[in-house]
Amino acid sequence: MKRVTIGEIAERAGVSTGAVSYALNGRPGVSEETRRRILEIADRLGWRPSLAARSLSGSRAHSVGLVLARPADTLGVEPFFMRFISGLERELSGQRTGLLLQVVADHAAAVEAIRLWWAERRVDGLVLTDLYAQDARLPVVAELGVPAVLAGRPRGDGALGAVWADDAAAVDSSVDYLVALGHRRIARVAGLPALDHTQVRVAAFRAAVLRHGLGEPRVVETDYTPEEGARATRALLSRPDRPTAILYDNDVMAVAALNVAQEMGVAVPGELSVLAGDDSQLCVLVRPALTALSWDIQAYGLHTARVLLEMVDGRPARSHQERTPVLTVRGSTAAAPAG
Amino acid sequence: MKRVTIGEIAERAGVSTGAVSYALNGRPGVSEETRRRILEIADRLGWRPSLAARSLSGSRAHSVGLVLARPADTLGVEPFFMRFISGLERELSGQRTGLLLQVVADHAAAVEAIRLWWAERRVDGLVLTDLYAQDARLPVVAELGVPAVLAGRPRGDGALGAVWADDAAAVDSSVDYLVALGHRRIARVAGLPALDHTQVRVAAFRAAVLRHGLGEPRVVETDYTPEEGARATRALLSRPDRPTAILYDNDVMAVAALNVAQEMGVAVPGELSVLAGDDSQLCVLVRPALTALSWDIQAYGLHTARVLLEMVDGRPARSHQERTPVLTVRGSTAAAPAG
DNA sequence: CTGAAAGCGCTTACAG
DNA sequence: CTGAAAGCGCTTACAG
Repeated sequence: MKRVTIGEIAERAGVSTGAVSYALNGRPGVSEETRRRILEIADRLGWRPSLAARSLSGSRAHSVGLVLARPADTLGVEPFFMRFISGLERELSGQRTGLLLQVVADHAAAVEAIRLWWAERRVDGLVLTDLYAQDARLPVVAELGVPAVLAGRPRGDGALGAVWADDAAAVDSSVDYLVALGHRRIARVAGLPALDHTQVRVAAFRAAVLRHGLGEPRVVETDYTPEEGARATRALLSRPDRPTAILYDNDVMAVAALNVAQEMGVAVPGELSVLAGDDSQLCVLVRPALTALSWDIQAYGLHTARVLLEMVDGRPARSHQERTPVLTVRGSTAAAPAG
Repeated sequence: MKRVTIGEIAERAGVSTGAVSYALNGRPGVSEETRRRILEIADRLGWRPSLAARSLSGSRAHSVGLVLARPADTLGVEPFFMRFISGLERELSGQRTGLLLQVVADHAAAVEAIRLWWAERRVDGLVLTDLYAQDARLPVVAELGVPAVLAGRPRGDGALGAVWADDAAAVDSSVDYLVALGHRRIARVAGLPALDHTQVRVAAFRAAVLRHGLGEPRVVETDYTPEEGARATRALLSRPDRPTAILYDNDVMAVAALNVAQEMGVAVPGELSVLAGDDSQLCVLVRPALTALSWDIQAYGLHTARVLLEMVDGRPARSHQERTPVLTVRGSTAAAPAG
């Protein structure tokens, strides 16, 4: 189980280890012929660089980190993350970069994990998800100077990369669609109010409702769990002027809403139209299937990794906008009930 | 942004770097007093070991790897993995060990990832999930000598750790429960036939059906997706002697079955009892809520990590058995219909 | 108990 | 184009 080292390759090739290093890394400093010879020997011996040695001298960890700050239970049932992660990895593994994952309960723990990773130089950069409007991780990332990319809207002075979609436009199109179907009492069950994108979407919702002259916008805030989604739905449906359509900030709450409506004897979509937040497999798993905002979460992850790797490489931070989510209409939405 | 090194600490403490290393690692070789002085200086300077340097000399990567060999879509909607991962990390982060994650499409790609990780010494060990009865990863792991723990039944010569639950007993108890409710036509919608635990459960199911004298056991195999779960359900319910109860190998298929039953006008649980495989949040998200086999997946992950870390530490591989999954009865099961 | 030194496996100026 | 050497930041025998 002895490792093959460049020393061994150098010996066999009759050159110095420096030459081997140059050859292996495709840098100038060796003739084409010796390069070819060295590569062949390395290949024959099954040589692989020692990550540790490489990191120590090259000062690069060849890994990036993703800290997920959520309780395990809400993570599990939320299909977003696995799709996002596999998008990240599509890009990372092509670049021989590892993905270090940590799941923690809150941002305080996330900050600690970030500090430790960076102090140990375990990662070259970070992916930040679930951004808060006031986010404790951002000042820390700035202080440390870690390359990082936001899975969310651009922020600050442009030192951080950002990959995002136009949530406001997506919400707009949802409201437009419902209004076109004749709905005038439209409510929104929002996600965690601390999240930046929750705020963006709520603001867009309010603006759209006012623009259409639908009266005072009704928004209920939740923590994204099915329990709160159900409670919010129950509250909305209990009022005499109950909404004829509700927009949910994720899929899990929309599914929960379906049950509440059924229990309360409110027909979907006959008396109530339901719109889900992301278009995960959950939406087609239930009846009626859920109309939802669709977007390519794998691509989202892939682009996020790409922007991060560029930064790690020393190129400037970019902001990349994904295609705006588009409504996929299914059975949970229909024309507003008469009257 | 200069790193604090043990050289700096040694200088300030007036000792050699060797002494600093001993002190920092809690090994003998320094007096209590100098140790305390060194620790204090390290703390004041905010010293953190360089992972790369440590790995290079200590020959340990301080990371373990998890390769998930599944298409991204089926991963996303399957709540198992995130819960398992957060269990792993509960243990790993306590031991300052990173979790490297890779998502690939099949076992061939998984084997490649494993070889590369090990050749680069990026990981100290591996967690293997979704074990096939014939698993291409096992001979490779044996060949390389990578410490690895199976999230599944023990195998081979005991060189690998294993953490598992008694699936057969769990299936037994499910069948017993249904028989006690008067069911005599019970079918099973199984997961991927190549998976070891699928085979175990199917065998247990057949045995239980025969033991109760319920005739020829009916089993339909699937790939775990909601689509195949729906198709299997449709096939089973289309027969004149349709089952009055069906056991599903995961939650997603059980949810899909609910829709099929509804579309076919088969009442759940009045005419059909539905049992789900794992007890994830999905089960309480639908109506009727799903009776399911409950077990603590986070604990499963935690124990898996623990066994692996022991092996990385040089201790012998262990096999650890989780508590047997227990049936959580909800609205989707009831007494068999009369007649 | 302590110090000086070699070594882990690479990368990278620096001379030839 | 090529070689010899220093250095990355630790750990660990090996002498004193």
